Amino acid sequence: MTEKKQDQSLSNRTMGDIARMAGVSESTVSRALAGSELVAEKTRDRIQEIARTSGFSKNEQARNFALRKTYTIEVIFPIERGTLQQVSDPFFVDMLAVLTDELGKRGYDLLMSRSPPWDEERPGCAFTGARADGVIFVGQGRHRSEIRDFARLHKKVVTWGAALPNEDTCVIGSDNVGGGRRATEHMLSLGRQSIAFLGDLSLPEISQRFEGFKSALEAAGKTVSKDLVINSPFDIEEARSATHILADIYPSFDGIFASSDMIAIAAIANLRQRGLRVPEDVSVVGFDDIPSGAHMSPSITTVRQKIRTAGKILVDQLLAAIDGETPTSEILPAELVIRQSCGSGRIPAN
Amino acid sequence: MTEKKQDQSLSNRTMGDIARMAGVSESTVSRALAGSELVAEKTRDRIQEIARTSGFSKNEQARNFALRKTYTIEVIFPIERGTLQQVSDPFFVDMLAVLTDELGKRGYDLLMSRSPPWDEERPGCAFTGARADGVIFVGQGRHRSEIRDFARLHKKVVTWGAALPNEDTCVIGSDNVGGGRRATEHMLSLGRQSIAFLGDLSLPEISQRFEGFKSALEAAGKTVSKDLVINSPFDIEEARSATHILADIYPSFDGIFASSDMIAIAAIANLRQRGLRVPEDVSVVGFDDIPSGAHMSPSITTVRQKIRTAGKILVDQLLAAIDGETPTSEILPAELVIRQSCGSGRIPAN
DNA sequence: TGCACTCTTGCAAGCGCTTGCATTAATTCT
DNA sequence: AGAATTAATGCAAGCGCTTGCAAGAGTGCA
Repeated sequence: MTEKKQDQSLSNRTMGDIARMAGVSESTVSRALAGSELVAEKTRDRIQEIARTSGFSKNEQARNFALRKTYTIEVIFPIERGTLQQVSDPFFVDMLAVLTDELGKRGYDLLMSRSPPWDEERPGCAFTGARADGVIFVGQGRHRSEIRDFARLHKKVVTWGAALPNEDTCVIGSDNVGGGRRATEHMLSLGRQSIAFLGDLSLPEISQRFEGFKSALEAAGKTVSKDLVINSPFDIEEARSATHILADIYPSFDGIFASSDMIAIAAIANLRQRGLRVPEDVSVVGFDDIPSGAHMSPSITTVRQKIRTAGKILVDQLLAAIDGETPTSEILPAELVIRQSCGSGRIPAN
Repeated sequence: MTEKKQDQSLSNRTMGDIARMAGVSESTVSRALAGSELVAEKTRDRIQEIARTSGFSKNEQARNFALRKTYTIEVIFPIERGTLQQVSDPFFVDMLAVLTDELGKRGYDLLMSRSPPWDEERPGCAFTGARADGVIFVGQGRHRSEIRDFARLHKKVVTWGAALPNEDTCVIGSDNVGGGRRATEHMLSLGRQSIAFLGDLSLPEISQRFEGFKSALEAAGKTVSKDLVINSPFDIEEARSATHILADIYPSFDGIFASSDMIAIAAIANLRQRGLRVPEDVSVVGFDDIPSGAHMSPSITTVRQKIRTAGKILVDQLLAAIDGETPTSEILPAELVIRQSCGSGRIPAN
């Protein structure tokens, strides 16, 4: 009883069937359903009516195949091998949501694939397999060069991440350097003396934020202390243990620039656990502006990434590339959003 | 200069090309590349070698078309019309991530579409259009009956949500009733006298949680007070304004059962804003167990949904359905995770 | 009435791959 | 050595749709 059945029971009528019902040829049906002016209005209406009442739905797989299009875009999160679970950072999710919306508006679907094209162990990149018309990389991870090679080779690729000056490939990203600088400057302006940095410097976006961090310190006549640069992954659990060390070395610092809001949350949790107060004892500034950041206590001061704008641009540029144009990179402003975790306006006790 | 180019410049070789290079027929190439025993090992190796070195990649669109398969599953979040932004609740995201993983393991891709099949205004359900082999609904939203109709009609559909007794369609979900009951019982056991409920009762999952809430109260000889049942959407911003009313009526309650962690976060933010303490003045219990819940202050007591298990089962059942078997519904245990926001073990002051 | 048109419609090829069946080549058996 | 197998390959149809081109049917005009 376990043999596979081919019971595509219903509504797998083809255009041929409709043609037969309408007493016309298949091509006429095709044109009628496409609303072509070529077929007489009367016939067109009749055919459409028949199609509707008989519950016909066009086989888009076949259609797309004939047109050599797919109307789907592959979205890849170039995270490390393993589960996608790791991207549960709300930032990525929001980006995904925005992309789905923007692509949808333009008639495209979004295909999440599980592996980047250079992943040897797993088969099938939907894009090279012609199952997608283009690809969007969300973040560069540790694969900046692979992405660049891939993009150079295949065109029809845009990536969200850190744009470098001599980039010949389309990358859209926030002004990470500026954001990092402003975040740091803000804490300095509040009188914070020594500020720690939390983040994974092997990721280009993060290293840009560090860049800004560093330049702000230097502009203030300070230097970056090795001890205060802590490597921390995006994942909140791991971030929490990674930043554990921080609380140990208090009071060698009185401010933290966390390279993502999730990391900021982890850091705050850590400090709290050790009895330190945020922002009284330590200022914390995050990055991203995730939705819940405003509702925590303390609410998180952060650098906002204009993610909806970003999604729109990514999609626009990619579709332009698909149309044969050359997409252009862009850097989006990253604005400082001041809330409670930095202790704004309050002079720290010590 | 803006005419579209067809510059699929490279690597769009077809099997015919490879066949020519190898001096064999197209069918032999097809079989060789599929690793068929039908073709001599020697030829097979030679063909594979040629394919590899010439950078050939099989056109999966064509392949799938020929096979009448797509190896992609459509995932639909039946949220209200508008942007997908609304699903930025980490719970949905985590579900999405798990589904991507699980589908990936089994060789399927995940297609996010923006509109449910019954959305008139927007064309194209990938599934009915034969661009997907099956569909997973994540949550039922306000569309339980549409989903059921759709599933009955098309088979090859599974949904995450609230299973009702006489369900003839495959739905996998948490034990919402039990979870709601345990959450409430716990607060009662801590001595809380009057507990509010926050959530959108028009959603089946939530109404089940309310069911549990109610039964716990009744078992304790209490009744549900209308004033303490507040309608709140999932979105954190909206939830915050929706729950605003609560703080006003304190101290008519001393506990809150929030039907999702995001709502719990919003509620806590609200109470705090009015100078109320959690858990000292008010106990709060959430639902979902989102990753950041453990790292907030207070950390959130919640009902954990076994989302990874859920994803696995959803995929298993759907693929079974695709194989012609009959998928079976299942209810997953929902476990209470006690943290700080309920004030566990502490007797409330008043 | 006949010719040149314009409208509608149909024919058939083609998209790149898979696969049942026929064909040929190699092998084994009597 | 010839017949009967078996192994390796090729032929051609087909998946459901689109579309260039040809053909048929009206229409207007001389």
